[in-house]
Amino acid sequence: MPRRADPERIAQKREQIAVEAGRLFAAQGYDRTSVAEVAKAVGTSPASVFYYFEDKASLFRAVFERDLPAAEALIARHVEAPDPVTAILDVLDALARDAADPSASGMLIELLRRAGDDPELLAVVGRTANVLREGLAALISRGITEGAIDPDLDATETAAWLQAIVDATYLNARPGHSPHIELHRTVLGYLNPPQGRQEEPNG
Amino acid sequence: MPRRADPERIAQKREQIAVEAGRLFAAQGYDRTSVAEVAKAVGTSPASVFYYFEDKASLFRAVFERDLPAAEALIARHVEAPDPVTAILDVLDALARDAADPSASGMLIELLRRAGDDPELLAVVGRTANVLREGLAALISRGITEGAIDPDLDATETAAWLQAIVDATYLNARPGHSPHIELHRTVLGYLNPPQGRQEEPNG
DNA sequence: GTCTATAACGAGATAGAC
DNA sequence: GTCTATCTCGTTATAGAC
Repeated sequence: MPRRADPERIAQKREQIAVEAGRLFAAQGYDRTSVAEVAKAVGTSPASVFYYFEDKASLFRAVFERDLPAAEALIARHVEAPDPVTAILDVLDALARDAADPSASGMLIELLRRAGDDPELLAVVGRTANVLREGLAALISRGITEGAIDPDLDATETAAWLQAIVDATYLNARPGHSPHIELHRTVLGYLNPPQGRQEEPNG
Repeated sequence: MPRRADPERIAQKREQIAVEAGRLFAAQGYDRTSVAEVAKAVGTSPASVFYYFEDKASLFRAVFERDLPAAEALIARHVEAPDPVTAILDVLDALARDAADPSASGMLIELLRRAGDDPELLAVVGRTANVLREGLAALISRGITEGAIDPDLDATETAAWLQAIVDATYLNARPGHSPHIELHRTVLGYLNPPQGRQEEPNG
């Protein structure tokens, strides 16, 4: 016996549809997943899905709206850490954690693809990306101050580049292969002050 | 006055259609680009396009079939270079050259997306990627032998990772931003023997 | 070899009963 | 709130004239 207009129940159903849609979008892609399939997976009709979501695009966006609080929590957990370089590695590890999962890889690809067509989606993921970039940039700045990171690096540019490298680990995902070792070596090699890589500036 | 059954003319027309299709696929994506649009762009009819290509998927593949000879030539140009590390950087620079072009970035995404659905496409790009990976691995091996690259690295794994880094430059593409500086610093920091990054193995 | 015309199909979205 | 039924549109691909 469904209570009438129960807002909690509505939110629950929305969530359920979004989760099921996310699964299908990741596995098959956006265009190749019909709203009818999503409805079937959740045990309802297409019309019902359109009751909870304005259109198919907003259904896709819902999957990524869940990422923002997670990103904020991740940064909050590490921004005050004693060693900034270790904190950067921990954040990147967390971001790359799902890289081995092929469906996560598929979802990133769909995201990159749809972001060009849907400005609202771009705004949603842009907010999440900004939180991560600013958090990483703060850690990088602190690492520079403490002498652990090359002062010639621009904190924000470097943060963006590290994010791109994490994304690349998703695109290069192979089952049973964890990107952590390569990721750590890459990041440390990039951030380190240029000892050994170049000669002393003024002999 | 079209000559009848002129094979050169056929190849030319195929090429023309493939080029126009590549432009549209990169800008709009595979699913959102209809064969009718491609036909219009090339000044002909959908039926004519289907005369030159078996189906839409083979039209997409044609765009990437052109990459294999280019990859082979690129590797051949650098595999005998005197300094392997410089040669690696030159190859990666060439691969990242198009990263600033946003349509090239879009095409990479469409490729990743379609490769999961089209085994023949996967084979086509797999051949190109293998040529590049093996060429890079050969240069890495030589760099290890000559002491310029950390001997703890596996040549083939490292080559694959460098390819992923190149992909990252595409993901980080912004107008007016050249990826070369980040790319060089990343690659050199990764390949270098571990001087300065870690302590002596046995004090 | 290239066209016009259209077949065959499935998509997103809506109407209106209940 | 959720359903059945359907509308409308665009897609790939083909048939057949020329």
